[in-house]
Amino acid sequence: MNSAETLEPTAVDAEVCCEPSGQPSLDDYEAQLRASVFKALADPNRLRLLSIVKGSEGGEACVCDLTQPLNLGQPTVSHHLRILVDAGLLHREKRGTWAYYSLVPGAIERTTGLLASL
Amino acid sequence: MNSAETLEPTAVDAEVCCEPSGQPSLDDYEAQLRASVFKALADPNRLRLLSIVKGSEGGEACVCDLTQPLNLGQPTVSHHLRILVDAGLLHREKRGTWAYYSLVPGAIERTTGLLASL
DNA sequence: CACACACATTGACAATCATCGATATAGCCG
DNA sequence: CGGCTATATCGATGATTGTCAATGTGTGTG
Repeated sequence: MNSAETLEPTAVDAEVCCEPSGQPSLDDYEAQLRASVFKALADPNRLRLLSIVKGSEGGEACVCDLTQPLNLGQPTVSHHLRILVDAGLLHREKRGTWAYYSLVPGAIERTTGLLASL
Repeated sequence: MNSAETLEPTAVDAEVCCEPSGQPSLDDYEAQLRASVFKALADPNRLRLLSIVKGSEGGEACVCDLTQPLNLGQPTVSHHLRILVDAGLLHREKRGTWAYYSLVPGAIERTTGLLASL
């Protein structure tokens, strides 16, 4: 395939391909960066965690408030929360024995921006 | 755990939990539904596919245009495209031998809505 | 100090997934 | 009809992931 002059606009260098529109499409690095955020959102239990934290009194919740509604073990919930923190979606603040999780301000909006600017 | 009366507002039924705010947080079904969309977005190559399709001439691209910029085999690209179609993000139209993929109108906006209404 | 509690971390395991090679389907052209 | 091309599907495989039990860490309390 792609001998010389076919009728399809087959790119020669496989980098900037075939779109004379706006952006030159996502490069591999940017795609991996954005995918890591969506990976954090790609689990129903993590979505529920975000939802519960967002709807909690004062906008924050501790782990002990989160294990029961999800019907999951405490280590599993801790694991999910860590992924959400690493993705920049949740903020963790330790007060005494408890760890309070809250939405990072603007994180949701920033994430929708990742979609809109595809 | 959850013997009888501790000091935390432990819900008795693990359904509506502990938020006297707006929504009663996501139920398991809705969470799974939304997660399936984000699962489709949780791969860098699929994000690049969406980006290339969106930026392509006429808003559509066929498989042969997509394998080279991603540096992936044709079966793999077909597989990713299927996932994006199943998620309701891409539309597939067969014309002759070619299959043309295009963004489903409003799909991106609907997806951002899944985030905003958490 | 000793104990209890809230949370994090580790190790293991089953399930899901991304990728590839091989093959199947189907439209076009000689 | 017979080959060629574009795409889809299948089977296998290595990698990632969600979950749990067990354990570690740090903080408050008797």
